[in-house]
Amino acid sequence: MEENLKNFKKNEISPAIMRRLPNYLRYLKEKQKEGVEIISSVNIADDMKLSPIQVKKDIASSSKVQGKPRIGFEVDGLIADIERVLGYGNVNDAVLVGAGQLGKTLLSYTGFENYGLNIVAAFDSDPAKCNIKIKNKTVYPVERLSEIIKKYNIRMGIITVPERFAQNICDIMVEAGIKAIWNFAPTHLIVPDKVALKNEDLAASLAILSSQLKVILNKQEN
Amino acid sequence: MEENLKNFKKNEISPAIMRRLPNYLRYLKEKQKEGVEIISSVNIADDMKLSPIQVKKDIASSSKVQGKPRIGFEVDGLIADIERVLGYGNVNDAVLVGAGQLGKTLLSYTGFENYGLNIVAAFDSDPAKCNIKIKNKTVYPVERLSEIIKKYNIRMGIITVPERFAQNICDIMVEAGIKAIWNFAPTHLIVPDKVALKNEDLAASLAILSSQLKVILNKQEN
DNA sequence: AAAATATCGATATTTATTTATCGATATTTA
DNA sequence: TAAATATCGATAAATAAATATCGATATTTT
Repeated sequence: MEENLKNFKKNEISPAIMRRLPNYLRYLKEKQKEGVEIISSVNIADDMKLSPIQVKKDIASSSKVQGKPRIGFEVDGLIADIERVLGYGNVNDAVLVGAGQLGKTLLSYTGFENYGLNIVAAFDSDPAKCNIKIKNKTVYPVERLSEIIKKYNIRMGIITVPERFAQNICDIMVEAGIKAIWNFAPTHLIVPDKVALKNEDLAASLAILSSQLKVILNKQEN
Repeated sequence: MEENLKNFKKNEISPAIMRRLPNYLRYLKEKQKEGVEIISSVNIADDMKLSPIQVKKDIASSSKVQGKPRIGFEVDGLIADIERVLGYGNVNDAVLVGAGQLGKTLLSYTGFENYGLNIVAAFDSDPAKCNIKIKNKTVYPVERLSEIIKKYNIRMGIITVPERFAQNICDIMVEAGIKAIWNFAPTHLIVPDKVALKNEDLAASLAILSSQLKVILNKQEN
């Protein structure tokens, strides 16, 4: 009675693969738009600067599409499977706290819907920023944060406040029932074990890129 | 004649450790601000939700600070060493293309100076956005991009244009001599091998967080 | 239609990363 | 001041991830 699911065991996808899946998805959708219907691991690997073996393994563990030797994989099938693994189509309502420059940028960003993010309300401590609408979303005074999280049973919170306020906002969110926090404040937050935390650290990305640049420039000197 | 540098061999720090270093740095600076002068691996591990063994190993390979049994490591020394590894103090001049919402946010972001990013000029294709200053930085028409990169010998480029323009901007940058590209457009860019590319994919982060949230919520149902 | 070739899936190997162990040592406690 | 204890550095073991190998198969070439 065993299903024909190859390595597709128990939805257990490693973190390393999970990090690459969004890249595959973006790449495959571009190819789809170009009219490509079948693509091989070698092709993907060349374009994405990965090894073909890695691409094959990643596909095997995140999709049940069968590749054909000498031909490749069906693009539509890969896209559908990767989207499912990434939770495309799920909807997560979220609140955002901190309607400053960065907060407004996230509120305006249109790329999130596909990943199921639905920011239902924003909050700010500055009365001057409250009770206005940004991209159709109302900014409430931060005093109402807990109330609204509870009322709408919201599970995800986005923090875009200055770092000195971040822990306090985080605590309020956790107390009100938030289970996943996306933190853009450059600070270390303390959360209980059963709350997921993802720090978005632009400075860290920059540091990594800078060190790569240094390597490149050094090589060219030789 | 061997130097007392422990595992501190050849400046070769693994990518996995490199990714964690900015987190350590942020954490240690907070402790420093609180007046903490010595800290143990167990302490760091508890707060950062890592294992003490991993913390010890990370410190050993990125710092030459000697820990004392039963005591810990000198905070100031750790900070200094990690900053050096991350290239804190290096200065990288950069150009930014795309003075929209996200571009303006990055131009205004103050957290980058410490990591040596110095955005010297911004560019946009919309004449209405040009020749104004944002946070003291002039926005030039994109036609002048190549010229200014070459004139000031700039090596890093930041792309915050809509995805359909990203590859074109990327090509102009590469042709003009850019060696490291920080891409915020949600698209797959093709660059030569000797150019470093870092894609900043907010949707990908979100996808990972969403899948963690799903796991948490499922556990609570049981 | 047969031979050559490219890519597949599966498995094996290598490399990287994390976690565990253990003697040494600095502090704390008795 | 001696014994107990916590944390260190170093090394070893275990786990995870990336890469290599190989027979099978679908297409292309001859």
